[in-house]
Amino acid sequence: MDKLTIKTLAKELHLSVSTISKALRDSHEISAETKRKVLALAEQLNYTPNPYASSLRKRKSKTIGVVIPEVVNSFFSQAINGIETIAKEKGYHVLIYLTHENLDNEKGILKDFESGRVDGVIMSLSRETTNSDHIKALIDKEVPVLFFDRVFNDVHTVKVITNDFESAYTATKHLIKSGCKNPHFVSIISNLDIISCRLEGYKKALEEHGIKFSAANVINCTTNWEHNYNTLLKKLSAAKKPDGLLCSIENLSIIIYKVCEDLKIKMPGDLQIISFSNLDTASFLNPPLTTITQPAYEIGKTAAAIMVKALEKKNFVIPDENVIIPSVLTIRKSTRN
Amino acid sequence: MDKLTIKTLAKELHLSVSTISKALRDSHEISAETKRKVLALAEQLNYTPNPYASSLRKRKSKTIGVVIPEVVNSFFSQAINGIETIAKEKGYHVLIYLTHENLDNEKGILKDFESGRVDGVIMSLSRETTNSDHIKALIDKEVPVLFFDRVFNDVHTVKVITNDFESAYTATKHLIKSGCKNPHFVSIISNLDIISCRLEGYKKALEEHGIKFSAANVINCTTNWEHNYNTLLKKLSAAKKPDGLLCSIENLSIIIYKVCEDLKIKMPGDLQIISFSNLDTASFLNPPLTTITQPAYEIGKTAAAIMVKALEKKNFVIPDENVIIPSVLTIRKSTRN
DNA sequence: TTATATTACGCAACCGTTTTCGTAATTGCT
DNA sequence: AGCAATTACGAAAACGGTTGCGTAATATAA
Repeated sequence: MDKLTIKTLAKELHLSVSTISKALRDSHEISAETKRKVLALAEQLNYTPNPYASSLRKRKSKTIGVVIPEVVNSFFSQAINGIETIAKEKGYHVLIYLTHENLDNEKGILKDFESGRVDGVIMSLSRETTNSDHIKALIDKEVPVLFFDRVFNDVHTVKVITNDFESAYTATKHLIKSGCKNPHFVSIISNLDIISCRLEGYKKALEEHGIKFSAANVINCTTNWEHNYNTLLKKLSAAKKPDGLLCSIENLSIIIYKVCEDLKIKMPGDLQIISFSNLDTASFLNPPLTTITQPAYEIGKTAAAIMVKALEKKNFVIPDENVIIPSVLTIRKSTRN
Repeated sequence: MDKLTIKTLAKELHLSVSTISKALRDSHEISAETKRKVLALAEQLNYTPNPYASSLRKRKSKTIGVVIPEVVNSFFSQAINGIETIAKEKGYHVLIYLTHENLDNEKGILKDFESGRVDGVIMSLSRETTNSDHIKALIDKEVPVLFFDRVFNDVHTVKVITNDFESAYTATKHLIKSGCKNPHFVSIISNLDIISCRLEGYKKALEEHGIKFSAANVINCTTNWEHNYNTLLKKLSAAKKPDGLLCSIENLSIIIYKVCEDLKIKMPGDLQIISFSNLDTASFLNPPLTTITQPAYEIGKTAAAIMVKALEKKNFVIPDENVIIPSVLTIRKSTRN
C-alpha cells in the first residue's frame, strides 16, 4: 500500500489531479456528479490531504502559534483552553510554545515564526520582555500578533486584557474598608504593564483614603521562590509590618500562606489577603482566599476569535485597541467581611 | 521586498539552489568556504527556511502531536511542560489538542493525524475511550503513538505511567492504619486502566486488613459536577457513611471539601482523605490534603524523550512496555498521623 | 604518465496540492 | 442556424526545499 494522494484518486476515477482537487474543495467548476464520485472514493479510501503540501501552496498553515510564559498556571491553562476551543471550531491548529519567562526563548520562538510556520500568533509576554523589536520584526513579515493579558502598548495590535487597574483599586478599597491601615502590594520585578496597572489601582485607593504611599509598601518578588519566601518572611515579621496584602501574582499567594503558617500569622485577624488568582481551589484554602479572578477562558476565546477573524478576512487590519473583559472580585475569609 | 527563499540566496551568490540547500544542511559535498559564504548571507538577510516545503519533501514535520483530555489540570499541564521542554531541546514543535474527555473529538484528532501532520503522537486517553481502533488505524499509517498515564493495554507501544496500583495500596493502608474502619474509594465512571489499577490496589489493602469489600464502597462520579456533589452528599450523610476516602481524581477532591464544609464534616476527625492530586496548593487547603502526587513533569519528559528517540532512529520500533515512574505519597493533615 | 578517486558543485526530478489558463462540449439566445 | 456564453474538465506551472545522479576539476595512486 503506497501513499494515498490525490493522484491515487485521479487514476482510480480516470480524472485529472486538478479535477480531484477542485472537487474536494467543492469548486463550482466541477459537476455535482463528479464531486459525488470523488467524495465517495475519498471517503472509501480514507483519504486525508497532506497539510504541508497544501500549506506550501496556499502559503498558509491554518495554524496559530501560542506563546506563553508557562503552562502550569491556572490562568494560562484556562486561556489555552479558550484558544483551543475556538481554534478547533474554526479548523485551526494550535502550536504551543513556552518562554519560561525568558526573553531569549521568546525571541527564538518568534524568530522561528518568521518562517511562516504559523498564520498568526497569540502571545502573553515573558516577564523579562522590555523591548518589542522581535515582535515588530515578526509583524513586519506580515504575521499578525495579538496580545492577551501581558501586553506591550507600543505594538499596534489588539490586546485582550482585563481591567487590572479597577480590579486592584476595588480590591484595595475592600482591604481598607475591612480595617487595613497598612496594606502592602506584593509584586514581582518586571516591566509588565499589568503589574504597573495593578500598582496604580492600589495607589489610587490608598490616596483616596488618605493613606500615604511609599516604596516600602511594595514587596518585590522575583522568580526565585526561596528568595521570595525570605523577602516575605522579613517583611511580615518586621516592626511596621503590613496588615493587608494585595498580591498581584497567583503563585505568590501560595508562598504567603506558607510564610503565615510558619510565622503563625492569623488570617484575616493579623493579616488580610487578596490575590489575583484563577485557582479553583481558592475557596478551600485555609482560610479561603479572597481573589480577583481573571476571565481567563473568555480572554483566550476572545483572542482566538479575533485572530481567526483577522486571518479569514483578506486585508483585515488588526486594530490597535484594547478589548477589556472584567475580572471578578470574590470575597472569602482571607479578608474580613 | 519579495519573499526570501533559497533562490534569493542562490542568485546573490551565483550558486545553484541545491548547493545552497546542501550548504545550509552542512552537507559534506560542499566546501567549507562555500558554506561560510552561504551561512553568512543567510544570517545577514535573516533567512528562515520554509518548514512546510521542507516537511513536504522530507515527509516529516518535526512536530509532535499531544492529545489530552483537558489542560486546566495540574497533572496535564505539568506533563505538557515536560513534553515541551524536551521538544524544544530536540528541535521539535508541539501541537496541542484537547479531547474534553470526548471520544468523538479524540477520533477526529487522530483521524487528522493520518494526514502526516505530526511525526508522532503522545496521548492520554479520554475517559470515554473503550476501543482502540482509531489508535491502531493511526499506527497502521506508520505514525508512532505513545501513551502516558491513561493508557490502552492492547495497543502495543510504550506506556509511561506511574505505579497506580501500589500507590493506591499504600495510601489505603495508610488510611486503615490511621484508624479508618470503612474507607471508600471515590471513582469516576470510565474504562480507564488507571482507575481500575487504583481500585485494585485499594481492594488489596482492604483484603489484607480483613475489611470486606463491597460495591457500595465505591462512589462513582461522572463528569457532571452537580451530580457528583449530590452523590457525595448522599454518601457522606448516609447511616453507614465512610470514615475515609481514597479519591482517584484530583478534581473530585475539591468537591469533597465542598461537601464536607456543607455537611460540617470534620477532617480528619470524622473523615480522612487522600487524593491523587498534583495541586501545588494541596498543603494550603483546609485541612492540608494528603496526596499521592504523580510525577507529571517527569512523565512528560520521559514520554517526549522516548518519542524523539523513536523518531530519530530509523527502523526504531517502539517496544510494547511500561515505563513506570513512581508517585509520591505526601501525608498531610487530612489524614491522621 | 595514465588511470582512478575525490571534491565541489549543478541539473532536474520530486514531495502533494492549488490555481491559472486553455479548450472542447454543451447550452442559451436571437 | 449562427454566435456567444456557460459548463466541466485537463495541462502545467507554481509553492520552496531536498536529493540522487552526473560531471568537470583536482588530487591521488600505480
